[in-house]
Amino acid sequence: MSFYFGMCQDRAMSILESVPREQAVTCCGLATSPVTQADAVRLAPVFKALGDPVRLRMVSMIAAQPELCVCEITPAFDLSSGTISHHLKLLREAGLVDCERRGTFVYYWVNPEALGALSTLLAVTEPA
Amino acid sequence: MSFYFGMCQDRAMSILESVPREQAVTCCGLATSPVTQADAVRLAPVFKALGDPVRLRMVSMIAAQPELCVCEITPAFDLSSGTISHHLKLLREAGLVDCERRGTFVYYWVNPEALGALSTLLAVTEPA
DNA sequence: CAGTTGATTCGACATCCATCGAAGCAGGAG
DNA sequence: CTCCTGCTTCGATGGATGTCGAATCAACTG
Repeated sequence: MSFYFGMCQDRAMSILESVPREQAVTCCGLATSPVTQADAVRLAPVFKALGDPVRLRMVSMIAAQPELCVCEITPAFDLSSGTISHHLKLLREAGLVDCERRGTFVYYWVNPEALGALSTLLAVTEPA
Repeated sequence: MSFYFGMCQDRAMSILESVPREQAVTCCGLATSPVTQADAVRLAPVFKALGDPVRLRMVSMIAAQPELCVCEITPAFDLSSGTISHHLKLLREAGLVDCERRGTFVYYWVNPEALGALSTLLAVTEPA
């Protein structure tokens, strides 16, 4: 049995994309529509994915380019390639990035909708 | 020796506030100005603070009100008061909320600048 | 003063997480 | 086919994290 098939296929119903729009969580800001228990459970892992210095830089690097090869990401960090892969996987599972293999190389790009949704969520419109 | 003095006093040079503006990290978006190693180390803990369902809901609850007493936050969660305090402390240390004791009660409110900075950081303007 | 209530801190514990090194897979090149 | 390289996955490990319950502190009340 292959353990290898799930790589770029797990676009993983991107936690964010799976949030029903009528819940307003992704379109109205933290303060105006309080995050429910269920939404918090969906959204927290996305923030957690950004909650590591390595992954935050990765997202930033990838976001600055239309797409970026793993072979260009790896040398920017003093980490083993296994660890790099691990972080990229977490970012994928969070729905923040997506990837595609082309020949020997694997290219990553950001999911703008995911970042945008978080941005909107945090854009507080002060109450009272 | 008192271990108790640092409660609301550690407004903690709010990681975000300590980011020099000329670095442009907090005002121009992830993609347009890649996050440096140092910035990532400062910013990641803030995202990490939001990376827990309990804390995410807490921030949301607090953000929805001008201010909120701990005694109103606690019953919303099925957690001991010690755990509630722990989470609130992390949010304080991340610079996301601030608090003040008034008599017996302690009131929390969000730091809009911190949330706004994160929001701006994630507001991607697509490259290329 | 002693007693009560709200909130934080401490100590302990189970779980999770970042990391490495090694092993395995995918796709070319010879 | 056999190598070789890029990337991922696995297994193990030290350190961080969420949780509770108990102890402590702060402030008010009687």
